[in-house]
Amino acid sequence: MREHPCRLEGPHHTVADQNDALMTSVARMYYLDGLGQSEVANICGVSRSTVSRLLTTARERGIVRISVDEFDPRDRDLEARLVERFGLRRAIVVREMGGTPASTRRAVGYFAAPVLAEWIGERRLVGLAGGRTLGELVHHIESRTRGTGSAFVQLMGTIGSSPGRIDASELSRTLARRFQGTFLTLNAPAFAQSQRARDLFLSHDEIRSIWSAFDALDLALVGVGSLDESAFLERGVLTDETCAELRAGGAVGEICGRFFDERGRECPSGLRDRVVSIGLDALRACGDVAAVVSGPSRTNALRAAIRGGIVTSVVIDQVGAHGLLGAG
Amino acid sequence: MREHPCRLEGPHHTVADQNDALMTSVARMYYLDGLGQSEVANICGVSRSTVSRLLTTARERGIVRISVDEFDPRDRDLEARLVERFGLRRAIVVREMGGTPASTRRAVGYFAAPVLAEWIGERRLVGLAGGRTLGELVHHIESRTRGTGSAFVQLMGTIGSSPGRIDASELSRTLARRFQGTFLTLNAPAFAQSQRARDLFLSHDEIRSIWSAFDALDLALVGVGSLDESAFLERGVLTDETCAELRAGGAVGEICGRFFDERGRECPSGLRDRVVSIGLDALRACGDVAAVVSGPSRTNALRAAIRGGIVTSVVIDQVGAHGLLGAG
DNA sequence: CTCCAGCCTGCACGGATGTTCACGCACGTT
DNA sequence: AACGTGCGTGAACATCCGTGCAGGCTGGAG
Repeated sequence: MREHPCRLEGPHHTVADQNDALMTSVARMYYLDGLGQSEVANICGVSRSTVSRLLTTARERGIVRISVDEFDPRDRDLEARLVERFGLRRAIVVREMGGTPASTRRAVGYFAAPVLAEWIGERRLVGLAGGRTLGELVHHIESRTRGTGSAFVQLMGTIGSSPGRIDASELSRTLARRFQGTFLTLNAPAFAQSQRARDLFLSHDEIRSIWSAFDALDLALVGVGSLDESAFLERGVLTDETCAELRAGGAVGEICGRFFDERGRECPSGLRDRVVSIGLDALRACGDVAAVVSGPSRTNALRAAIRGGIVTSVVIDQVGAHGLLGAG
Repeated sequence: MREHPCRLEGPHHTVADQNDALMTSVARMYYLDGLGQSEVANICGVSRSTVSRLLTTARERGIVRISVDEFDPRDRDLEARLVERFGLRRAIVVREMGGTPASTRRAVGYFAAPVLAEWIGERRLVGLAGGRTLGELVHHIESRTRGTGSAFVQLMGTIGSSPGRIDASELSRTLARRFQGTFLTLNAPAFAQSQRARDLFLSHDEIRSIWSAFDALDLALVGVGSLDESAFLERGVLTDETCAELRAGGAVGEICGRFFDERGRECPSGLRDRVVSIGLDALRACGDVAAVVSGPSRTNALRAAIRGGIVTSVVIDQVGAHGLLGAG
C-alpha cells in the first residue's frame, strides 16, 4: 500500500507492455468477480484511475462484451392498426412504461428520435412547430457528423418575449444544428397584438419568404393542443374568455396556434386573425405532416386533425394510441 | 420533473407489474445506449434508486449478460516444470502483472485462493503458519455456506504481545471461521524468553495436545523466510547478532521460526532452543506441506526447503518460479 | 550529450452509483 | 370492518467511479 518506492519495473512501460493480459484480468476481476476498482488496483499494483481507464479500453476493444435481451420499445401491432384505421402514412407507437406524463413524453422522444431522424433523412425542407413532446423528440436526436444540407423552418412565431426551450424557433434551431443544416427563422411573435399588426408582419419581406417556404415543405413536425390542457393557457396567451368562444365554435384542438373543429376546419376567434403561423391548408398541401403527441388527453384533438386531413403520420404513446382506436 | 402528483397509476404496483419489459428497456438504455441512471429514471418515470435496483436484478436474472475474454491467471507451463524439476506434489504459479511487492502478494493470494480452497477441501486437520503472502491467501478465501468439519491449527506461537493480522493464530482463526471449522490455538509466544521457559510451555497439557495434533496433519500451509528480508527482523525478534550467527551456521531460510541450511537441516542458534512451533521433521512427516511465497528474494530459501524435503508443494508468483528454475 | 515532444501515470475533484432507512399502500387476518 | 404484516418505493447518505490536470519518463532529433 505504501511500498510504491520499491517497484520492480520502471513505471512508464509497465502497463502498456502487457496490455492485453492486464486488461483482461482487470476486466474479469471487475465484471465477473465483482471486485471494486480499488481492490483491483491494489491487486494489480496500479492506481485506481488506471483501472478505470483499462476497463474503458477493454470495453472498446471488445474484451468485455455486454449484451441485453432484445426489446422493441415500439408497439408494432398498434402501429399497424393505426395506419390501417386512419389511412396514415406512418405511425410510431411507443410502449408505455407507466410513469408520469413528463416521463411518457421523454420516453416517446427518446425512442422515436432515431426513427424520426430517418424520416427527416435527406428531406430538403422540414418545418417544425413547438410543444413539449416534440421538444423531447428533438432533444434526443443525435448530432450528425456529416450534414445533409437540409433546411429547417419554424412553422409559427415565438410565444412571449423570451423564447422558451420548446418554442418552434428553438426546436428548429436545435435540429438544424444537429443535422448541420440551415435554420430558417420566422422572426415574429406567435400572436400579434392586432390583426393590423399581424398583417404588417406578414407583409415583411423576410416573413413573406418564409411563407413561400411553407409551400415547399417536404415534412412538417407538429404538436397537437387541446383546449383543456393547452400550453397557451399556461403561458397566458389564451384567456378563459377566448377559450369559451372557441368551444362555442366547436373547436376541439389546435395546431400551430390554429384551432379546428371535429372535421379539421379552422374555427374563427379573436386569435385566428392575430396568429402568425402556417395555415392549416398549407399543412394539408404539404402532404406529410407528422403529429408528435403524448398523453391521453389529446385523443379527440388528434383524431379530428387526422380525419380533417391535416395530419398524415403520428408519433404517440401506447395509451394515446389506444385512445385513438378506442372510441371513434 | 415536478409532476409527480399527477401519476396515472398507484405508486405501488406500477413497476413490479411490467417487470420484465421495464427491466429490459432500462438495461438497454443503461448498458447499450450509455445513458446515466438518472436519465433512464426520468424517461421511465421511476426514481433513480429503482433504476439501480432494476439493473441489479436484470443482471441477476440474466437479462444482462457480461462476458470477458478468457484469461488464465496461472502459468501452467511453469507449474509443470516446477513439478517435474523438483518432484513436487503440486504447484501454483500466478502470472506476474508487474506491480509492487505488495500487489504481487495480493495477486498471488487472490488467484491462488480458490485453488487452495480445493486443496483444503475435506481435509480433517490443516496447519497454518504466519506470513504476509499466506495472509493474503487466507484473506481471499471465500466463506463457505456449509462447513466441512475441518480443524485448523496454528503451527507456531504468536510474535509479540499483540497478534498482528498475519500471525499464525489470526490466520488459523480466520480460516476456521471461513470454513465453519474448528480452530486449535497454540497459546504461546513464538519465542520464549529462555529454553527453560520454552520447555515449560511445551509441558503444558493444552500445548502438548497441539503437539500431538502436529503428528496428524493432513496439510500444512507455511511461508518461507529469508535472512535478508525477514519479518522477524522487522518485528525485532531477530537481532543482527543472531542473524550473523545463523549465517555462519549456513542458514539460508526459515519456516515457522526454524532456520535451515541448504540441505534443509535445522541450524542451531539461540532462537532454536526458544522457539515454540512445529519442528521441521514433523513437517517432513506430514508429507503435504505447501509453501506460499511471493517475491524474488526467497528463491534460495525455498529451494533449500524443497530439496530438504520440508516442502512438497508451492504457491508462488511467476518471477519467483523463474528464480527457482533459473539457477539451481 | 542535451533538448524537446509526446505519452502515460497518479492525484484531486465533481458527479454518478449503491445502500440504508422510514414511509405508505395492499393484502391477509381477526 | 379494522388491524397487522409485508413489500416495494423514494429520499438521504456514503461510497465509488470518471475526468481534467500537472509531473516525469522515454525516445528521437539536433
